[in-house]
Amino acid sequence: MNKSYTHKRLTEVGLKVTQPRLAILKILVESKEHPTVDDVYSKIQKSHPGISLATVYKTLETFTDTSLIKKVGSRESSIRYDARQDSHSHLICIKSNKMLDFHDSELNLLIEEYIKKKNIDNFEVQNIEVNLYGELINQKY
Amino acid sequence: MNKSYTHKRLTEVGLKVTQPRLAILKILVESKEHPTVDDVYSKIQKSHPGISLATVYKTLETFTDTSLIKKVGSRESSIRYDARQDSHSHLICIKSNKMLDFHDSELNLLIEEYIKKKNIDNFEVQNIEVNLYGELINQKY
DNA sequence: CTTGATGCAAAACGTTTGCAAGTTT
DNA sequence: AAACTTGCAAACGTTTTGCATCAAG
Repeated sequence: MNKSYTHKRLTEVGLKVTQPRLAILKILVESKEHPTVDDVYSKIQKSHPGISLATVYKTLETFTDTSLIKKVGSRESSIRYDARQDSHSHLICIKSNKMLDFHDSELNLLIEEYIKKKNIDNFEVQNIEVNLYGELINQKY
Repeated sequence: MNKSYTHKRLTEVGLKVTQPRLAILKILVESKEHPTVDDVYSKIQKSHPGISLATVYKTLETFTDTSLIKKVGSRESSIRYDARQDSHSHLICIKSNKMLDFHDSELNLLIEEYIKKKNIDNFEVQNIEVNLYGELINQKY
């Protein structure tokens, strides 16, 4: 039997495999931007019109609790999610509010090593997030 | 006449100097954490009970527009504000949700130079934000 | 006096919750 | 069959808005 990646991930973390969960996780895994709850809900409506907004909220919460996804920091009022497991930075366009991944292992290492060297008092760093705010050039909004 | 720092800052950016603005800006300038709207409102109530929540919202918006303060990225749903002008990082405690400044010019330089060297295509970096998520040690919650 | 800021209450928006019905294991 | 997930609608918390009143330049 041909199990999808999303199916595997759900069983791995001990969650029941349901249509809503498969669909929502698929969107997150495939997304290069960092969808808000509403982004996910809108996309879901096209392929799975039955799934409710409450389910999207609950599912994203469950996924975060089981570390399938992470919440990412944002200057807007709505939370954004990310299914990538490796640490990486973000390019955030202050004009369009788009948030793109910026994978650069050299930068990650640079910061990680620096932080390790510093050995900050009273704080145990678990996760580093670098956000580069600025403007996307040659974009149509 | 003895003009306060907050008074000066307001006139510098061309805003009328009012009691609510002076009080709100003072709180932001003196705060080491990164208050949410509600944090600011609660503090204001003690010294200036008349000021309304709507005024706090409007004032923080105005301050952001005039660059007196900045919004900072956060994984929670409420936005946080910061009056510091120099670039700096944040230590964010995932247990208590506290967000503390982490001033380290060496780290800022390190990242700034790296980014400059990289010359990212299609993106003009204006502002760098480093968030270190982890746990405050020896804290009572 | 003119312009802009404030307070109030209502509206809009985003998120959470309880529970009955439906699915997965 | 037991345990968990979903959808609905209501509740909740946060942010925005319009307008009449008030304060600053």
